[in-house]
Amino acid sequence: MPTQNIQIALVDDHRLFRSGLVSLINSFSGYTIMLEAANGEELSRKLSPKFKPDIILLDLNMPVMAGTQTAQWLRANYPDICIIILSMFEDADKVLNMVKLGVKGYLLKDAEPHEFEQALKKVAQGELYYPEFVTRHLVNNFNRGVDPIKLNNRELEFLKLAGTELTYKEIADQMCISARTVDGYRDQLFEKLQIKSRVGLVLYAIKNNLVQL
Amino acid sequence: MPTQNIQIALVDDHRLFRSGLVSLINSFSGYTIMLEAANGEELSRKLSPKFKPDIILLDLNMPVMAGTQTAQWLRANYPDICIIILSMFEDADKVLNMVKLGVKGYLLKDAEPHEFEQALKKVAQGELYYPEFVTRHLVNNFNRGVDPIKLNNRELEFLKLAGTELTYKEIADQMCISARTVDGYRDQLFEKLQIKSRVGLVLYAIKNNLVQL
DNA sequence: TCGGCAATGAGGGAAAAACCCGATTTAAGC
DNA sequence: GCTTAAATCGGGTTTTTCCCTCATTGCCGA
Repeated sequence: MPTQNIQIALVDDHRLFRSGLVSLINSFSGYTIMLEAANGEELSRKLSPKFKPDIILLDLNMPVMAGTQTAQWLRANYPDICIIILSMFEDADKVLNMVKLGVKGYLLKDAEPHEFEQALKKVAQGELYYPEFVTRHLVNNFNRGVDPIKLNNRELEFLKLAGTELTYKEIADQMCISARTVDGYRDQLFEKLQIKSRVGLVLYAIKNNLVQL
Repeated sequence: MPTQNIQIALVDDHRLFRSGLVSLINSFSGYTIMLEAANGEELSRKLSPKFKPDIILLDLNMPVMAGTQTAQWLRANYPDICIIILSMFEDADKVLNMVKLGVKGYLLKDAEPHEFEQALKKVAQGELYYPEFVTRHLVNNFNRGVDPIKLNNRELEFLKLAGTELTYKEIADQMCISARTVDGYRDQLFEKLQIKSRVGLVLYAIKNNLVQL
């Protein structure tokens, strides 16, 4: 990683937010925005081994190819790029999963610009930037082995439909399976996600951008 | 409204987004950011007849005092301030309500910076800036009298709780009323909001920032 | 080949949600 | 005083959701 003229890529689905951040970063010195993308899919198309940034600023809450998925893809394909997460919420699961994945920084979208600059600087120097809430979640979960929640395609498909006003019967028809099987998926997710009602499914689906508001 | 050095206030709950937008606006010429606020409540505290901007950029999706409410308050107390809405989604109801309220512009957060600059310019010149989707919603609803959905405090209180995993019985206890009354609120909202299930309530509550994800 | 595991499906029953029928009280407006 | 509207509460019914136990199929790896 060079010590000046750090190359940065910006991945967020809101153009206005991206433009604002570009302006903000340009007001700092030593950084160049080399690439913008609205989602992970677009990012993956634009990246190549010969054209890649030092740091990627990655939004977690995106529709098409979500941030978590994008981060995993990046670790697998471009392990030398430093990732800084920009997220709306401090979701414990997401924080822990991203830290485990090796992201270098984690910022909330209501961070102060100075904190943002600090994060860029630290990460550019090869250090980590974890705010208080990240270390707090790390401490809280130090003992209990937190295995990341993995959902298969069928469960995701069900979850998307559970985030609508369809009844389980209607969901079953939609998925071309029996209502009993749908019951099974539901109970399975109740267990996995530690929730106990349809509302919990809806909230989870929304938090993970499985339903478009 | 002066033709140069337009005074702008920025209301959005994400500091990083605000900072970015400040940088972006500073890169234009003729504008000054005189005030930032994280929500309508903070804005109302900071404004005074002697200290008020020409234009307010207002986010609709805020926790504390939501954008719609803030916009109404502004029309009532500072009718001469021009409002430009910055929203995540093109929700037909919100668009129509805001237009009816007399906002001067309506932008999505994935607008291009050039579009954003155009909007500022037009509104500063005393004109309107309505993108295509706004006029489309206007046309679509030209005939049918769209009366804005008004919810009272009790309904809002109920709606917040309906956005959690509580059962209606538990919501009743929380609100210190009988389960029947809660049934009544529910059915009333089903009618008002044109939905037919608990899931619909949850989705509506989230869209209107009544529940914190 | 066998055992396990994932995806699928079934029966029955208790709880919650959704949909009817209503009612009383209270406060505001004319 | 009368009307209206809003907030509150009640009984009963049907549908949906939730919680058990269990069976079948097929595939994959030891």
